[in-house]
Amino acid sequence: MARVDRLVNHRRKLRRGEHLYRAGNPLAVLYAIRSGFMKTCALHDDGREQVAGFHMMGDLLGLDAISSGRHMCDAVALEDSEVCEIPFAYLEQLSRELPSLQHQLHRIMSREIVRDYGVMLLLGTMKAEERLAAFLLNLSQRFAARGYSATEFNLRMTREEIGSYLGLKLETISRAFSRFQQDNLIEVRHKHVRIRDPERLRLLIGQQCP
Amino acid sequence: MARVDRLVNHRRKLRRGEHLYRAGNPLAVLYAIRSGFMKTCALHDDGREQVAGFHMMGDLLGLDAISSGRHMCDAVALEDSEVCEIPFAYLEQLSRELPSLQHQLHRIMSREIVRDYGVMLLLGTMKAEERLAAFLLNLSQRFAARGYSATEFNLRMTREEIGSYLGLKLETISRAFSRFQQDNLIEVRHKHVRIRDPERLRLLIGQQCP
DNA sequence: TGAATGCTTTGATGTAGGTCAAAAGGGGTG
DNA sequence: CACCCCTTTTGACCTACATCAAAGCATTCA
Repeated sequence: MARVDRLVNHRRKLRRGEHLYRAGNPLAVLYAIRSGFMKTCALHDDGREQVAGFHMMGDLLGLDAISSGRHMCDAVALEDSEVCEIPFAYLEQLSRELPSLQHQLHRIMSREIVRDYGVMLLLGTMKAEERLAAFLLNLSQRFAARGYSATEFNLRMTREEIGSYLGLKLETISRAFSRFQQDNLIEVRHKHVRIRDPERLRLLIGQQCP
Repeated sequence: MARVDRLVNHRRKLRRGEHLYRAGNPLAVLYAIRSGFMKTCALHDDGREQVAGFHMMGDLLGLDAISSGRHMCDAVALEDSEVCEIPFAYLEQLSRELPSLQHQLHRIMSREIVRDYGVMLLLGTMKAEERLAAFLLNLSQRFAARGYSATEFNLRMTREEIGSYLGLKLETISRAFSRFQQDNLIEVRHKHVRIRDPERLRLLIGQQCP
C-alpha cells in the first residue's frame, strides 16, 4: 500500500492554457487528473490538429506515449488544474507484483480504445445535431459520475474546440446550440448549459438519419 | 519459452464472411491474426455500424473487450483466415513474470490508441480524396512491412466497407478511385490496385484544405 | 456453362454544413 | 472603469458529398 502511495506521490499544478505535455516529448510519467479540465489534441504532419478528447478528474493521460516512448498528442489545461505524476516504469514494475493493479491498467487502456471507437462512430456516421447531443449527454454523464450535476454545468471549452472534437465548424456548433434552445431541449448562455430534456436529447440521436 | 509457446498454441480457422466474435461476447481470448484479412465493426445502439479497422497478419484483435469483459465490436473475416487464440488470463499471468512481454502488451494497446487518433484526424479534418489517399498509403505501408509489394495489392474489402471506414459513401469512394486513375496516381481494376505515384499521393494529403 | 446476385461505375440532382462577413457580447487587464 | 480582444451569434451564399437511379461487370453457385 505504501508503495502504491509512492506511485501517485508527485503533484503538478497547471495554469489555464498551459501544456501538460507536447507531441514528441519523451514518456516519463503518466498523469492522473486530480482536478480541473484538459483537452488532448492529435496532430497531423501538415499542421492540422484536432481535439481528440476532453478530460476531467480521475482520467488518466499519456497512454498514447507508451507505444513509441514519445507523446503523440498535446495535452493542454482548459482551466487551472492539478495532476499527479505516475512514473510509468514504476507502474509497470508494481503491476507485475499486484495483479489487480495490472488488470486495472489494462482495463483503463482498453476503455480508451472503446471510447475511441465511439468517437469514430460519431465522426463517421452522425449528423451535426446528433454529434452535439451525444457530446452533451456524454459530458453530463461524466459529471454525474463524479458527483456533479448531470443537468447543469459550465463548458470549459470554446465552440471552436467543441467543433474540432466533433469534426464541425464553430458556427455549426453555435447554430446547433441555438436550435436546441429553441426546441426547449437545453438552455445555453455562453459557457453555461442546463439540460432540460435529456430524454428527448437521447432520442434525437439515431432519429436523424433515414 | 515453452510457456510462451503454450500461449499461442490454439489455432482457429475462419471462412470468408465468418465472425470471429460479436459485440457482447464475453472475453476469453485475444486473437493474433496468422493469415488472412479481417475487419472490425463498431456498433451504435440504434443499429448504425461503422468499420473501425482492417486487420492483417500479425495484428492483435480483441483489446476492446478488456475494459468490460465483453467485446464491444464485431470482427469478421474478409477472406479465409487463420487466427491464434491467446487466453487473456494466461497472458496477464505470464506478463507478470516476463517484463518484456508485459511491456510488449502495453505497447500494442498504446499503438491501437495512437492508430485511433489517426482515424479521428482523418474523419474529422480530411476531405474525401485525402482520406482515400491516406487509406491507400496506410495499406501499402502495412503490406510492405509484411514483405508484400507496397505498390501492388488486392483490396479484400468492398467500396462500401472502405466508405464506412472513411466516413463516406461507396459512390464517393468509386469516384475518388476513378479520379486517381485519371490523374495517373494509381491503376484500379475492381479489387486490384497498383500505386503508380506514391509521392504525389502523399503530397495530396494536406494540400486539399485551404 | 449460364443464370443470379452482388459489386461497381457514372450521371443528375439535392442538401447539410462550410465559408465569408458583420455585429454584438463578455471578460480580463491596465 | 474603460478598453481591447476574444468569443459568439446570425445571415447569405456556396460547395463537397449524399442521394437516387440505371446500366455494366464479375463472381458464385447450381
